[in-house]
Amino acid sequence: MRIGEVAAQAQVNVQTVRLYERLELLAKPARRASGYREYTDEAVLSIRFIRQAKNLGFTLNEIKSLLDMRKQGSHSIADMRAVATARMNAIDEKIRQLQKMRNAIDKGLRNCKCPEQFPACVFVELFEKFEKL
Amino acid sequence: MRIGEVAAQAQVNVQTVRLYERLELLAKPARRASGYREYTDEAVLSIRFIRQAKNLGFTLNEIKSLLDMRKQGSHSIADMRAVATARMNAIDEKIRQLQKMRNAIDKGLRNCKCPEQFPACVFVELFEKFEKL
DNA sequence: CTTGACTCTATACTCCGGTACAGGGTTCAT
DNA sequence: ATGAACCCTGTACCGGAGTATAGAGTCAAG
Repeated sequence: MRIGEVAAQAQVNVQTVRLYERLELLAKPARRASGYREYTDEAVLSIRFIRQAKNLGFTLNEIKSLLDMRKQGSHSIADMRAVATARMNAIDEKIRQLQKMRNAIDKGLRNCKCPEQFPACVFVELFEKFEKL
Repeated sequence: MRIGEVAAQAQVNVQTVRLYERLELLAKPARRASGYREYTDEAVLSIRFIRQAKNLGFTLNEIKSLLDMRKQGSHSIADMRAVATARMNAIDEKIRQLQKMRNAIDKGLRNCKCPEQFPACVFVELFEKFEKL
């Protein structure tokens, strides 16, 4: 299979496939005499793996770690769980932070009495009263 | 006040002050004969405004919009509320998305039976079963 | 009057994850 | 054997929000 076919099956851009190869997320494929990359079906699975991990919020670096661990064999399963747990905790932290933000904006909007001075409106309340979330 | 003093008082980098000026978030200050920027206290307040809006999740572009609206006068208060509301909704959406991610990872970790095949461990479950969050 | 801290502009670089282009070579069906 | 569609490498660019560096000029204290 050539790169265009792989990209189509995995639903990504051709450049993205080459990027993942360069970042060592994707094994270097065989090459034809012409220099063309020649892939097997496994490449499509690998790319889907990467995309799905991305959808779960893993960064490409984390995904590389996971793939490297997998190469090490089954004894690194605990390490992989650790990466997943760390990512989950980071997501939780991000959620907490965003909830603080949304609540501060919400409160500012509801309490606004729009005094006509700098900075103005919602933002006087918001930025003076809730300076430290 | 020179730029270093302003930056120190607002707790940002000197470069950041110049960046904000270039992005038109911050009014161009007076200049000495030497070319040095000469600021008043208001600049410190402006920068704090920007930082606090940033802490609430506004992008610099949104902040620029807010500042521009403020220059228009009080009739644009409704517009400012609209920007704040839009930002709040975007934050809510982001929170929902992150909650899906964290739940999928959590489920994967808890259900994991670690079959020794590609991709491995948590991720077999995770990426095959929860392909579409 | 010199020295060290500060400032000026312009440019480049960082991270993150791609995406686009230029200027070539290849494949394949007609 | 020719033209469209594909592929190659290398490089540059996007957005977002800065940070760093180079090379020059300025300010103020000793």
